[in-house]
Parts: sequence; structure tokens; C-alpha cells
Amino acid sequence: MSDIIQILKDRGIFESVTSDELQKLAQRESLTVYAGFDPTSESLQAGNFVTIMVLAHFQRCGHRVIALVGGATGMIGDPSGKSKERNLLIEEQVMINLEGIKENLSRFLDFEREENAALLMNNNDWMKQFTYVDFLRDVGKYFRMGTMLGKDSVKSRLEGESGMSYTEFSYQLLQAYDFLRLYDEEGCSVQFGGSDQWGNITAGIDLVHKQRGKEVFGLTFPLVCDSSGKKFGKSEGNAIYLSSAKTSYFDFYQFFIRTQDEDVERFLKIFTFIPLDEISEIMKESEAAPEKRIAQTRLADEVTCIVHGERGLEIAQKASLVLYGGSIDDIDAATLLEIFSSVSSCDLSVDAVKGANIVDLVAVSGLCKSKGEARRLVQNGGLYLNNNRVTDLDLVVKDSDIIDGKLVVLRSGKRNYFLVEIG
RNA sequence: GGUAGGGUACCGAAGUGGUUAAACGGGGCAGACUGUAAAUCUGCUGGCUCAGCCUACCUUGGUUCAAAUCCAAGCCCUACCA
Repeated sequence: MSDIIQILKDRGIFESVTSDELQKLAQRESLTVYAGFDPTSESLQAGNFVTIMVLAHFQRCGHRVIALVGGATGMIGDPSGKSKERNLLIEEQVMINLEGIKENLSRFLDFEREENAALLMNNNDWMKQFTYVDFLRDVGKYFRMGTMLGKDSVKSRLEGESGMSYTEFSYQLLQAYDFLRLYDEEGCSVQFGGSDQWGNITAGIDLVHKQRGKEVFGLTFPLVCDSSGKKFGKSEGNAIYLSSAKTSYFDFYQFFIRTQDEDVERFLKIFTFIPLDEISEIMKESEAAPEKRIAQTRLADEVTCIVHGERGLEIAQKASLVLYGGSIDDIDAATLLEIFSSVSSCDLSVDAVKGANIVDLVAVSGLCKSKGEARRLVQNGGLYLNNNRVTDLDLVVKDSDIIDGKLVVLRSGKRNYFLVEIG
């Protein structure tokens, strides 16, 4: 079998293992491995990307992978890497989120195949059966206070301002129990996650060892940051989601297009399956003419295609062309609607648009929160009506500004488009 | 339960009776530059019927011509001690 650990190392998605034995073992036999996802939203985010890719690599190497959705733990909130207590999720929402997450994962993992099909599980299925007393007796008993308090995730929070609730403190027990459960039921012997998961993973390993006397393994990968040190997966403060309902094809594609030079090689290795020698060729070509951003384009193409398919990619590319090409004067409403299909928009009546003051329209449409904000935007020269800069606060929307009687394209700044549909 | 320190705009944080819509920093939004980069520079950052008005400094009352600032009660947070 291919050396999965070596692959991960070569691609820069390896940080540490609990035992070097794992590398040899993984070449000898097919293992069952798992990683957890928080069902905080109905769609996974770019921040989950690395975990997904590692799962996919494992499956491609012939291992059996389990994606564990934290239906129960998500209701508690993992304190790792967080400075503040998290909001709790309600069960119904978790169930809805679960469906979306499976859809996302199916782009990367094969849940159908005969051999080593991927599995999606929800830890709430076993957690909900526990009574508090049972849990304390069967699981809590095996945990030592010293160890628990020593975990980074706990220590840093106790030292910080906000403290930590008992609920969050208990989180590591729940995750540890997941591992034990998957070990018992599925023969799962490897758990991996981001480096901030180290404490939770080792807690599980300890629990399996204490209760079953068997050695299981943990593996972590580095948390991916961009070159400015920010956590990967946010664009202007908004998370990039994998589902097109939450992040449009265009925005998704653009997120990768805007990757910085220093990051792009690393990202190609982490977020695509392109062979390493091909990546170095791409990089050579790209560095010869950085302004063409060949590597960025390839990255965006690959990732968008995996997540959204050929069609999604095509729409994103088409939109990019139009939006960065310039004028939209010659394009009819139907084409525009397709290109902007996922840009935020609003529906207004003809009367509300025709003859309306531009400032009022911008505020009513929702592009700006208030008229004051709209006014400021115009004063700063940042508002565009059908791609023409608006300079006059008293500008009135004319009949001719409405494309095919159906559409007005507003834009704030360079790339922030907003559609007013007339209905 | 005891003691101490707090709650100010998106966040952090000044301000402790009077031009205070509230210094400063961060963030955010725009503009210039540019490779849809980074850095830098500039403007804006409560609402409105916008040279004016309205609503605001945890809540509720009170003192005062005047309160984010003083008083009282309440709610919440943090730390230390029990």
C-alpha cells in the first residue's frame, strides 16, 4: 500500500504522530481512521478543507475512513483554539447540518464503493443514550484531573480573562469516548485532526489504552494559515463555505484566485491532488510571469471543479471574466442574471426603482444598512450604477438605467456586486 | 458566602458634572497605487426629512440649569478568598 504518512509529509499536511509505528503499520494493512467535524453550519467551510483532504488521501491509499459529525459534542463546543465560550447548538439544527455536511463530503469521499467505502457517523447516536451518572461512572472514572487541567486548551482558557464553563471543560471526555466507541464498533485505530486537536486526540488514545489495553494512534496536521498569519478559510471576515447556497461559485473561485504568491505553492499541495512534480512545473511557469497568476488560476480551477463540478467552475470563470473585464453595457438581463446568479440581490417593484433617488435605492435594496451609509459611499466615490461611478448624491434612477426593464446592477467598491431585480 | 475590580460605539480602551455622537488603537467600508498581491497614503465609520434635528455610555429611579460622569437599588461579568 502507498505510504500515506509520507504522502502527507510531502504535501505539508503532517505535523506529528503519537507513534512512529503508524507509518509502517499503514503500509502493511488497511486501517480504519476517523476525523471529526463540528456541525456548526449546514455546510462545511474552507477551514475544514485540510481535514477533508486528509480523509480523501487516506481513502485513496486504501484505508477505510469515517467522518464523524459531532452532533453531541457540537452541542457542547470544543474549547480548543478558542478564546471564548461558544454558543450551543440545538439538536434539530444539528440534524439539518448533518445532511449538508454529507453532501459536501461526497465530493471528496466515496460513500458508495464496494471496498473501503467512507462512513458518516454522528456521535449523538451514542451520546444521547448516556445518563449523566453512567457517563461519570463509565468514562469519567478513567480521567485524571491533573491531566485534564494540563491540556493546553484548558490551561490557556483558565489563564485568560473569560474563564471556562464546566460544560466546555468536559468536552475532552466526550471526544475521547468517541474514539473508544469507534474502536469498539468499527475497529477504528487512528484519529487525526488539526494540531489544536492534539489534547483531545491523546485523551481518546489514553482512554482506549486504559479500557481495552490496546494501542491506537493519533495524527495531527498543521493548522493552515496564510502568509499574514491568518487562519485559512476566511474572506473579509466571512467564512468560505463549500455549499453554493452559502458561498457562490464566483466567490468560492475568487477566494482561491486571490491567494498570495507566498501561499500558492503550499495551497496547491494541500488542497489539490495534482502530483508534486506537476506542481513544481506550474510554479516554475508562474514565477516567470507572476502577474499572470498562473498558479492561482490553476488552484482555483482545481478546487472549484472538485467542489462544484465542471458547471460550477464554468459559471465562476464566466462571471470572473465579465466582472473584471469591465463594461456590462452590451450584456442582456438574462445573461447578467446567470452570471450574477449567486450575488446578493433583492426584489423591488418598478415604482420603487424608477425615479428613485440613488441613495434611497441603495439603502432600501439592502446594499447599505442606512441612508447615511449609502450617502457616505457615494461621497467616497465607491458606488457604481451599472458599472458607472455615481458622483451625484441627488442622482435619480432613470428608465434607461434599468437593463431590459428587469435589472439594475449596483456595486460598492471594486468587487462587491449587488443586484436589484424588478418584479 | 466574603472581599476587590469592572460593565462606554463592531472590538479593545480613554473620559469621573458643561461645545462629548464621545480621545486613541484595532477592525470594517471606500479612494489612490497595483498583478483581483503585499505594503503605503487618504477619507469615512449611530440614525434621519443631513449647515439642522433625534437617539445614545448595563437597567431603573433620583440629585442638578446641566450627568457617560454624582447618589440609590437592581442585573451581569472577572479575580482572589472561604
